[in-house]
Amino acid sequence: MQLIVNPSDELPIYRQIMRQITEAIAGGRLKSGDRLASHRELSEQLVIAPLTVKKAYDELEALGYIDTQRGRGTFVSAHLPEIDRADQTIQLQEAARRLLAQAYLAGLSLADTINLLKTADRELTDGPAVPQAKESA
Amino acid sequence: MQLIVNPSDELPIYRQIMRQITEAIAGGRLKSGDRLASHRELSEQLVIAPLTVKKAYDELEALGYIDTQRGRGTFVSAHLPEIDRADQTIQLQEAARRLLAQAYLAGLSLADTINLLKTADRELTDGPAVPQAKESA
Amino acid sequence: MQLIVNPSDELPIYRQIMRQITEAIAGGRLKSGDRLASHRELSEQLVIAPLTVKKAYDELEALGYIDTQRGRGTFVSAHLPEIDRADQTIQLQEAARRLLAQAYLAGLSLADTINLLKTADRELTDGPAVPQAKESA
Amino acid sequence: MQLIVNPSDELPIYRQIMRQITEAIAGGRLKSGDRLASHRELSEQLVIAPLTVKKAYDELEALGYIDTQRGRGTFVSAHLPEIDRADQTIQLQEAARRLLAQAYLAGLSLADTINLLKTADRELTDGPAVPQAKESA
DNA sequence: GTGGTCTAGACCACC
DNA sequence: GTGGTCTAGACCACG
Repeated sequence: MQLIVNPSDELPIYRQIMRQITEAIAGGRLKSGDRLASHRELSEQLVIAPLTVKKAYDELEALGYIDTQRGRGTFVSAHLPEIDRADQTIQLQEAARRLLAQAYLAGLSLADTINLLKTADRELTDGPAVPQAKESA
Repeated sequence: MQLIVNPSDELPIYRQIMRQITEAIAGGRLKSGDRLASHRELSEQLVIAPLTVKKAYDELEALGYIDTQRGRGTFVSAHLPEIDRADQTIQLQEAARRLLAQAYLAGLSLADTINLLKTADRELTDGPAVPQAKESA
Repeated sequence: MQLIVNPSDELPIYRQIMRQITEAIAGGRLKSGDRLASHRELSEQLVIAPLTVKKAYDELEALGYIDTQRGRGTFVSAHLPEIDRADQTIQLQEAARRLLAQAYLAGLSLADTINLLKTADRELTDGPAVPQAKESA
Repeated sequence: MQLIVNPSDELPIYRQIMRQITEAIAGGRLKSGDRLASHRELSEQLVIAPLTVKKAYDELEALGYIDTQRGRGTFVSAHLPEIDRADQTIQLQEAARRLLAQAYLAGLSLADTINLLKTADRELTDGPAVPQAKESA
């Protein structure tokens, strides 16, 4: 599992890490029980402070995505969280609206945007083609 | 043009304003040449500091969405920015991937997510049904 | 003498007018005794408030470039001002430095920039080829 | 990197800061990757409000000259902006025309003005001899 | 420590 | 009235 981090990105580094891990879970590239790299390993790999990685893991654990077992390591949670549907749906609906607004400003149509989603579906399961880029404004 | 702002939202207030204005442009509710409320006026309406509105306007101007004329007011730009297509497409593709990842984590399918987009299309042109909510990570 | 004004320009409108008139004098297209358009005429031509034109004329008169004769009109001054050399030279030296800095940032060389000046020399006497554009930042 | 600011100058303080930094980049005294003083630090040095410095930095970032990294500092951009050549050339050509018009009004010749540029070239790489002066109209 | 945001209030220039 | 600038001080999030 290769992560990439961009310190100039508007999104905090620990959130970039969280996002990549949750996306990997969503895409099925990480499964319940899979072991994650330790803080130390990951922080060396990404050339960032170990505390930053720890914060990402802590938050992911609080959200129920991963479990830390002292002395053994960190693993993708056996029972992934079932998020409150009502709340989640509102958030997703808004995220969809934002995506579409961006697309319209760029001159794309609804159909174009749907195609983006279909491409995204392939990317998610294979891992991103293009590593990581700037958070859109 | 009715804006709504939520100070406890994770997204900064000036960004909430920016987003609502760009979405209004994307949805066709604001057109080139339309006059925006002055930053003082809007700040009273929203019960926030004038500088906060001004910051939103400044950034929108830097991005090319609006034009300000000293002593006269602020207007939707006559020539809306044509952003670099290549760069734009990458950003949109990533935004699509993030949306889909969120949706999958919530248990939705690709088809469900496409339906979200279709609903968003209606919202964009009419104005958002639900005012404003938290920025999802 | 055709003037052009851009309300979106950072430079105030009255200053845009002042600049174009002084440039015309510098280039020899306006000579001592030449008659300028009246406030009224010019404000109609440019579609701006008469007060704005008046302010430009007032300032030019205060600087000694033009003379207003009540009931007769406004004329290019018979004795154009001789500006304080010492002060003027410092200002020019700085203006030159700013021009060169801009040019360097754009990738031009000193020689390129000198060529710009030579072209400008021709433009000044003939009137600008390209009407008027944004004040550079 | 020593900056100097003049609050009574017609040019806003934040612009004076912007100009000095871009000129330092143009003259090669600041290079990609160099770290700038934090806006707090600089504001103490210059005895102005931190927000004023921040505004200068924000604008420079929007223009692509510098990058900020939360918690780490502000750096000269690794990829300095390559501005649209066509547009840039028009702006430079106008700036040259304005400089020359000023020079002519002061009684200088084309040759004199070219010499000003040559002097400016030396100043730019060494840092300005004369600190800062009034924006000429 | 860094940058990011927000406030309340001031003064100026322009139209 | 409009936008443009600046201040002094506050609180937060990040690394």
